Amino acid sequence: MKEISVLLPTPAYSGLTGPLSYQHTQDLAPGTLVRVPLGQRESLGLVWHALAPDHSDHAPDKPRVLRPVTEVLDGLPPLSAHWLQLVAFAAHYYQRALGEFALACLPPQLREVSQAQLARKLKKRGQPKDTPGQASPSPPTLTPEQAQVLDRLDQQTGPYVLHGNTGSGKTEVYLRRAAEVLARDPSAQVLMLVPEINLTPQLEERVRQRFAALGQETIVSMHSGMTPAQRLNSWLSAHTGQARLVLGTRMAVLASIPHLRLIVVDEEHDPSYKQQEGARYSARDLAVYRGQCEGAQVILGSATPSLESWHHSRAAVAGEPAPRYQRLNMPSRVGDAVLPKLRRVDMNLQPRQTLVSAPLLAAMRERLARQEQVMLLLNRRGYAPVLHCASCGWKSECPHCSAFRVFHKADRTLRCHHCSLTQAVPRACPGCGNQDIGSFGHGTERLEEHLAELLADMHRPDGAPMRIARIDADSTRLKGELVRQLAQVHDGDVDVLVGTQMVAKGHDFRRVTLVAALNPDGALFSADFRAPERLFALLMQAAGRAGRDAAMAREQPCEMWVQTFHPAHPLFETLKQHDFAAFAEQQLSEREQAGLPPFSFQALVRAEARSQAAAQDFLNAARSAGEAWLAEAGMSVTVYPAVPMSMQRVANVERAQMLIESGSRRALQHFLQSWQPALQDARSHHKAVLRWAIDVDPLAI
DNA sequence: AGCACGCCGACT
DNA sequence: GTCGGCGTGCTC
Repeated sequence: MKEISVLLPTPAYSGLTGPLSYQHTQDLAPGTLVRVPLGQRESLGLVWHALAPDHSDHAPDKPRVLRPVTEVLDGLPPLSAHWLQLVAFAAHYYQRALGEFALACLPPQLREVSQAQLARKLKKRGQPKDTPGQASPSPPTLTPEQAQVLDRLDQQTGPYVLHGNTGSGKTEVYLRRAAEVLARDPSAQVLMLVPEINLTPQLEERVRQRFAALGQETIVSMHSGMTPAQRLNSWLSAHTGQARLVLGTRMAVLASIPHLRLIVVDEEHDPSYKQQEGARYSARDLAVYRGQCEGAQVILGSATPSLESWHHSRAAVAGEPAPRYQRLNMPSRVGDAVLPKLRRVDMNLQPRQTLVSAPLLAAMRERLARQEQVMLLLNRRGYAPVLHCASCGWKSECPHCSAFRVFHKADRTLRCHHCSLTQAVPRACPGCGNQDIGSFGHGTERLEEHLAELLADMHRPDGAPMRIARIDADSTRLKGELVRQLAQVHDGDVDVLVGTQMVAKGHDFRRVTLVAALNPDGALFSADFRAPERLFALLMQAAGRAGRDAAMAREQPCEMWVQTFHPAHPLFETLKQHDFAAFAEQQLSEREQAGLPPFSFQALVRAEARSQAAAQDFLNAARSAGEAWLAEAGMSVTVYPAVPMSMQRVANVERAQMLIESGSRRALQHFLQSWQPALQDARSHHKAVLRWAIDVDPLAI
């Protein structure tokens, strides 16, 4: 009988942190999937070591009786050593129990499927059914920039930051590089990540076209929108090596891809790469780690790279270590397309409460008269963000959250965007009975309505009124709606597109020649130090939506409009020059002076409780324990006092958080690791706390 | 987490 | 007299 140590989905607070020991008739290779008894139930497990190390907490004089492994899923090749290393690193870095994290990376259906079912599934896929298909269409001619970049990619593994403006042909570079990697090694696999589930279909379409010759089963997608069965199938294809191209959202970075040779992270700056629940990992950062340990090339592509990536790819300075990433630039747009010109409207000179300023409206009408499309961005859903009674001062506060409920005119409801509480709009003020309740501010619904009035006198060539479409989380709630609405825009059935930031991401609108951000000022002076970075990326990306049609752009230069009370703000100055580098340098120097990331490293502990005091007490107790440990260890890590979160109350739960900061990533990691028991302990003494979680490298504070 | 055991209210 | 509420405790 051999002793086998097995990882199981046991969370940290269960007290079972490490792997558990079982016995089996023979050694099992690490990475083998097994089914083992755990208390009264049975669970899927993953063999960690063939020989478990001694458990020092158990006295050697009374030998423990190990329970036997129930079943070995030996139809499946074991997970590779590289994959185990990736998972171990991620669990450690993001402060999660190893077993919990590892098992969460496997497709959920694998837990239910029996050995026999699995064997059948694997046998079926052993024989590919369709003949390797049609010849792939010949790819477009490369621009000199693309050719040069591909040349560089061929010389070293990277990791690379590919800084390419929207329209510069980054995707073509990804496809070419993938083709080269796949051609060179008949078993090689490629992983391509996109930030959002909505972007996977268009990527998949493009990849399927280009790699048609490889056959249908060699391309798989992985994202949370797939059915459990589809997910299992994709995962098995990747794991067995049948899939040569794996496309997906952040979860795909943790898939088993044994012959991984290239990882592309498209729009690498996008915050969606950071998981916000459970294990809060950054798929971009894990991609870099994974590439390094598996010898796969990593390409981080963006028109507006994250300041972390940009910083790590700064040109080497004498006396400093070489940059961690290599930077590649593709400044020009493909064809003759030029970047849109930035126009600012000084809202100080406009009447108060103006939503669409006169100069912007005039420019829009001019475009529309030429049958061009216009896109307006307003980052607020609904009709008006708050209702208000002028006589008693009542406001539409949410009874369960520290937020106002938003007025949705379409269904005459007041909706809380945080807890989803939805109620009919009151006929009279709930405070004083006044019949006349007013609304404050503007949302996309109201903008849509307002535009219909502003453009009432204009007509399409066929005499019909101008068509205004709104795309936001409300209008696309139903499955397939987003695709349908985007198609309408593409087909020219829409003249003005109104939307939240979701329309700015990745979708090509070839006939859009004017894009406007109506009210972006909020991010200029935000408490969140990353707000300007996000705004710049959003505006740059939005501008990139315009003028993708080169012929059209030649005739009529495209424009990006910004309505602002701060037209001279440096952010807009650099945006006007399309000078991301200048913006990044300015932001980085501010961050360096303030000691903010990427010049320091942060983690956040968040707690939820019925009362704010309970949440803070727990955090502050953990803080005292942490500071005592730090004083002893002589380590320079700062633990700030607990504070309420900016959204202090959601669904009647009070939320507080505590920031941990250090100039050294190592020190921060070491501290968090050592602090875990104290946190568990503090939790057991503060029973009022509902939940707590650590977020390493948080994106929003 | 699951799933047990273990003691107190409204039902056939 | 039972069914069932979820409070503590354990799982190699």
